[in-house]
Amino acid sequence: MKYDPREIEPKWQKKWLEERVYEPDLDGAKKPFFNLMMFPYPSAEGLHVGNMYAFTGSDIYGRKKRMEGYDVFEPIGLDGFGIHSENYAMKVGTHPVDQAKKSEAHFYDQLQKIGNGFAWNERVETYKPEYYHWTQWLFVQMWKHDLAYRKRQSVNWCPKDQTVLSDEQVEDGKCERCGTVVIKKELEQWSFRITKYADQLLNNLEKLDWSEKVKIAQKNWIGRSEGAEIEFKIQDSISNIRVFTTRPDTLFGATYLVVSPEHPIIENLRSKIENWPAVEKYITEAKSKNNEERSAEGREKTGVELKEINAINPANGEKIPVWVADYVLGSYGTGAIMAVPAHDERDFEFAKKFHLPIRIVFPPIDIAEFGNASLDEFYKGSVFPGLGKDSLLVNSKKFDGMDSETAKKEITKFVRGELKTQFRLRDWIISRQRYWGPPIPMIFCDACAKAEKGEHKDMPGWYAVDEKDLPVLLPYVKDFRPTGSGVSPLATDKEFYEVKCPACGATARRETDVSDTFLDSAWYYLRYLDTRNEKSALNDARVKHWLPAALYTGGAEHSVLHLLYVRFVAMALHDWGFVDFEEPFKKFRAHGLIIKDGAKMSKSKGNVVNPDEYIANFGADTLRMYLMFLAPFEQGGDFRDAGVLGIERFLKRVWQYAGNKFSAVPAEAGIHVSSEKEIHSLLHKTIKKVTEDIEDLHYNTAISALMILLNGFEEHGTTKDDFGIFLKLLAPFAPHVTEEIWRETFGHATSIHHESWPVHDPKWLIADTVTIVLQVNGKMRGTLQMDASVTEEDAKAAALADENIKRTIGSAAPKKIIYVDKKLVNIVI
RNA sequence: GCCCGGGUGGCGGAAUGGUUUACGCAGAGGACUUAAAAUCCUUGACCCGAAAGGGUUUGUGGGUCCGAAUCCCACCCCGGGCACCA
Repeated sequence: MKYDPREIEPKWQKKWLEERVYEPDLDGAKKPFFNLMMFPYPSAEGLHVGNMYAFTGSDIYGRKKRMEGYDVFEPIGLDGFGIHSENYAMKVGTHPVDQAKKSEAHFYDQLQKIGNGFAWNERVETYKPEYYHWTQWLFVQMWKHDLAYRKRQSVNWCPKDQTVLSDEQVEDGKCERCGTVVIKKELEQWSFRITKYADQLLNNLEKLDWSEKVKIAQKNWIGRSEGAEIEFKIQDSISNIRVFTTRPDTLFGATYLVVSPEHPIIENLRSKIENWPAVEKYITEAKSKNNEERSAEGREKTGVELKEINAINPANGEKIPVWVADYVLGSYGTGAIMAVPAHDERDFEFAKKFHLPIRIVFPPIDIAEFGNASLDEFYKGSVFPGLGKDSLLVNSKKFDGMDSETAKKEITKFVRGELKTQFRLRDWIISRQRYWGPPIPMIFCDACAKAEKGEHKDMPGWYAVDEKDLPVLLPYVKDFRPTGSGVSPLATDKEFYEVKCPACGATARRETDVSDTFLDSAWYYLRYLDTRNEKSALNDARVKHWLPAALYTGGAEHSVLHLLYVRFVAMALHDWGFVDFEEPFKKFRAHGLIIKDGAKMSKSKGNVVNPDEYIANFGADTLRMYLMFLAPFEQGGDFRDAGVLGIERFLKRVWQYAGNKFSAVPAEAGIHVSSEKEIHSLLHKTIKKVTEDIEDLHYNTAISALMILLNGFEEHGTTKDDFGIFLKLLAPFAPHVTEEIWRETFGHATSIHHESWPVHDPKWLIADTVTIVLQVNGKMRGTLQMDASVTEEDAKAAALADENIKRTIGSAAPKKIIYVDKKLVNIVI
């Protein structure tokens, strides 16, 4: 019989569903193992081979855990809300509501075919009211706990997608989705106070077993800096300017201040600024500049002095000028800095351009390199003095001679500054001016606003939709295209937005923006545990039982998007008492990227691989194994058609071997084994290797070990029992063909995927003989087979007696002989 | 610029202080076949050599060590992340 995956794969997929092979008992599971993978956006033409790569890698791990006796829960769903899906619907000219149905059917059909052990009964689709009901509930909780707020602010706006974006969705000044250059807009938006958790998000990282690069990316994104806030008085004014600095020890070197164009002090001092028109012109221009324009200028420093405004350096009472420049960001720290041009490269550049004084307070140790130049000449040069390592303070009065660390504390204390920690992380802007998302469940009443009434004193007029009135259904709006006017298409549907004020009964208005897709995916894993629950977002008992998830797998591109948001939401839920963990995923592993012809797959390059045709031609088992054999799972690899053949041959050989050797022979007869010791030793080595490699996600080497074992079987023969062990080891990789052989050829009644995982017997790993490597001066000159009980003396003697060694050494007397137990003899002459 | 990965045969990769190139792909030779495909067997870094064997080789240069792809220093190249964050 021929190996025909087209026949056996659908057969077992159907049977697994009927027999509920992959449905754990969510309430009674004894050893729960939540094997979670990032669910796909069903936005494009279909499942991508990159998705399949990710899912297969996760599934193999889950299948092994199942065989090790865990109750593995491996759910799947669709992250179907959001701009991805909406843009796709626009492109193909379908309404997102209708497109969602099509995409859903197509995706689930494809996902069915890849042969993962999904718990198909517990699916989640983020665009269904029974799901987004609870996304809205989550928003209401954020509001109730003062983590959601509405504020007018400068935001990132994508002119193509016509919506606001969060900071995390802007990459290199461009929209993360479409690559359009993002511009700044002043808009009133809903945000979540993720910054409240900045410390916790950072500190918890240490305890997490996550891919290191993801942890580093999050750490950089959160961007914690220790420093101090120091107040500078303005001469002849009651105003002052607070600056944030990480180097308060260089305060005596501060020769001017710089404020950002957004800084309120500029407006406050307007009447005193002698050159106001020039200043006004500068700040207007600076505010309108987008990132691209800024980088096009090559970051050449620009700025204008606030003439007639002087600040007083609190350390030495010096009068120093104040400038406005856009190299200081309004959104970070206090929006103002003290400039220490001798020791900060940006300040140095600026000072040189505008001829501002430069004063060294930490002399470079290697000042000798610059000859005997006076400090004056030294800093007139183009070489930035930098910060002399371990150098001691000068020009700092009573602090002269102090080291940096001590001076930070002492000088801060001296000027009554405040030690402070700053974060780069900013709040998560959650509202989107698009159609395809969960409506934000808030109502605004104008009458209440005027009367200063509402649920939150800082946001009069705003009320959350009562929880019993959720979900706020997304209406079917015919023209769902973004309006571009800063409001969502929902704002055109009067029936939707016109409501009665929950407090005073006056005519009020619903919020018409929808929430960011990343909110949908920030809690989906919780919903998997009770997808049909109509009473509550989560099932407490199951949450306790199954979470935090044992393993989460997904792409590293979500390092600072999804993976940060999902942690934040878990921390909030924890603080509100809904879950008992702060971190939702104990272990996270980022898989590599599948590329094609050395380039990322993309439609524009025309190098996207669709898994369907490969599954149709070779079968899912072959494609699964091929993808896993390419390279280590965490590395990714280049997809090349030719390589698929190697795996196809391997599986055919497995099929042939099983059929030829075992189908006709009675079970108890076994078959002839020509070299029992050798083949058993190989078998148990393989069990050990495959077990360890799967644990490390080194699927490529596990597969290679299985190939070596099959080669051994073909050469030496094996027994039916031992071949059964091989099948079990292969089962996570090729679930269909192993099931077919296990049940049809071998006649077992139950699934191989519920068999127990093989355990190696150490007695077979003890070798009778060892190979001793012979070296002369570290160069290999031969090998010797010796009994495993060989002693150092025997090995050395045998080495010296070796013909080749004798010839190499000649008449020279060995100076030294290195012996590594049962491994190597190195003769030094 | 800063922070992470990485650089090994014709190719994907294996080896993290002790036999470089496991496993697979492609190649070459052979068997089977009227023929082809499929399958199987042999071979397989490079140079010298008939062979035994010797020499060279893990991006480049240096170092540590009896011994380095592996550890250390400097540099080059590729991929990814951050980027005027004070």
